[in-house]
Amino acid sequence: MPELPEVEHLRRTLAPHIVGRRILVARLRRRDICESLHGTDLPRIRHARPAHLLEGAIVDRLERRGKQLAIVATDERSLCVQLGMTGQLLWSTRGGAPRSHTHALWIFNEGEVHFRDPRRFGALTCTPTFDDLVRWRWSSLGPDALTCDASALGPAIARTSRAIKAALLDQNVVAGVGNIYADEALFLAGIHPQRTARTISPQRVERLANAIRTVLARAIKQGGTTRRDYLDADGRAGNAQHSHAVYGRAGQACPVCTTKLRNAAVAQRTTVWCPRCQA
DNA sequence: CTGGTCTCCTGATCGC
DNA sequence: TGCGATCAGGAGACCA
Repeated sequence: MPELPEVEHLRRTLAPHIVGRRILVARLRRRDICESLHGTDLPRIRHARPAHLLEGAIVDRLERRGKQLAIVATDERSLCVQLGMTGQLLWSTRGGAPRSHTHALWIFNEGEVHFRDPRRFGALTCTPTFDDLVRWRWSSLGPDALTCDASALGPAIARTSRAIKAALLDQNVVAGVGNIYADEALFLAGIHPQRTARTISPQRVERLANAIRTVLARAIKQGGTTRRDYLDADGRAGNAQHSHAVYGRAGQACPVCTTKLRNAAVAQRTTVWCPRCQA
C-alpha cells in the first residue's frame, strides 16, 4: 500500500474536495470489497446498503490511523478505507465512465470520488459511528508511526524475538510502516533488519523512533512514493521515490559509505540494507 | 500466545 | 510479437 505517507498525503488532497459536502449517491459496484458492521455485534455483515456507505451524509472530516483512512460524516457514520497494495481514491469533476477496477463511488454535487483497486487487496468497512470503527478496527493498532517516540516504540518491541523489520511491519506494533519505509528507517537508524527486536538497546530504540518519524515526515512533504500505482486524490504521483537511500537500490552504492547495498528476503519481503552502516 | 508461511488478486516486466 | 515465470507498497488466515 500506500504506507503512512501516501495515505496521509491522500487525506490532505482529498479533504478539500469533500469535507463539508454532501454525498448524494453511494454506489458499490463490487460487494466483496466491502463489509458493514451495522446493526449487530459483529463479526461482519457483508452487503452494505448505500446508507452504510454514507449516502445522504455530509462529510465532517477525514481521520487517519497508520495506513487506514476514515471518512467520518457529521452524523458520525464512518467509512474506513484500506488501500491494500493498489488502492486509490480519485476525485474527478467530470461524470464520465469510471476507469477499470472502480469498485465503489460517491457522487457529490461538485464531483465524484472513485475507489479503484485492481489487485483487490484493499477493503471498505462501514460502521454506524466513528467510535465503533475505533473500537472494532483501530484499537488493536499500535501507536501511529508519525508521532511514535521511544516510549511508545520501546514497550512494543521489548518482548518479541522477531527480526526488527518483521516487528516494524506488524501494524499492531506500530501503525503505518510498510516495506519501503521500514528499510529506510532502519538504514537511517543504523540497525540491521535481521536484528532481534528485543536486543536493541534503549539508545538505539530512540534512534529508530526518531528515524521512523523523520523518514515518514520527509516522504509526506514529497507527496509520497509512487512506484507504479500510487496516486493522490488529484491523480498526481508522488516524488519520495527519488530520495530513497536503500529501497529499490540493491547492488548500488550506499549513499553514506559507498559500500554495495545488499538485499535478501526478511519476513518474506524484499529488504535492502548497507552491510557496513547497518552492521 | 508467538512467529513463520501461505494466500488472496491483477498487471508490469524480463528473459527466452 | 508471444509467452511463461517472477515480482510488487498488505495483511488476515492458518499452522506448529
